[in-house]
Amino acid sequence: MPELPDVEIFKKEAGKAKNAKVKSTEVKGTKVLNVSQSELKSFLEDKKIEDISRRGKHLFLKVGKNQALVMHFGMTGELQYAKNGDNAPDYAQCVFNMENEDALYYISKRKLGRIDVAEDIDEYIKKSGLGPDAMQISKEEFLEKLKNSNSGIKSFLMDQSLISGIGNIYSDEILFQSKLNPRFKAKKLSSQQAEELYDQMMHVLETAIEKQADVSRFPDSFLLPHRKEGNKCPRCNGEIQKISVSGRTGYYCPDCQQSNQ
DNA sequence: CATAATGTTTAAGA
DNA sequence: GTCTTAAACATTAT
Repeated sequence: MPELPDVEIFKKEAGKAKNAKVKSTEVKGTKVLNVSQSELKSFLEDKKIEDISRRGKHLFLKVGKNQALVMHFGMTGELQYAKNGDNAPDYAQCVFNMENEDALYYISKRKLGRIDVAEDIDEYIKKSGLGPDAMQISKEEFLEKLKNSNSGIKSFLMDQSLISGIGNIYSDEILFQSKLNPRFKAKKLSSQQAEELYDQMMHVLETAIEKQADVSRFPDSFLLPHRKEGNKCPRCNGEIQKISVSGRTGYYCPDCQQSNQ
């Protein structure tokens, strides 16, 4: 699930714990911890969740001046807030019990996500080499980065050090809406194409968040509800094709995503 | 049973 | 140095 729009929804979920104090932390799967259990406990317990922020696919639950509990969701992570009495969902790796008896569940099936602590959020972001958030980056900076890239446009969008938040799924959608071939070189885009790409990136991400990152609610004109080899392109009725890019499987319509002029 | 899966990291090849 | 590919991670779903 978790690319920028999904994590934005998790941010809202975590917002339900705002101003609540963490009473205890239960670790069920050590695999997802980047810190020791004792460190996590002393960092968090008896602290108030002051605020939640997001940078790309990373979520920060602020508990001190610049300190935060950091969450990354890997491929199958989720965050759920539960009112007192609800029982732990399947695959909960970490449970944060609040003083008011509510609980925040960090869920991960494949355990590829990570929980970490940051003594200084900005420092942490710098150290992780995260580029600007895809929804915060200015058009000027985006165009500049495009020009300086030697990669294909899909790889460019998925490179977290350039822009953070976009992954395999949403890069497919953004390229589809921009009518661009995933392998087209980023620096070869005309300025018109580049601006269109920026606008579509914002539009796709905004729409996805508005629809709760739930593909079944996406407009039919989007690729994602049709994202499967052999399906019909919702725009030109062409046949959706599968390709391999940067080690991931991408989908696009070869008929209307050509990029040549 | 084999295969693919929304992510990141690391090593190796071009 | 840049970019791409493959493998590894760990597990579920098809």
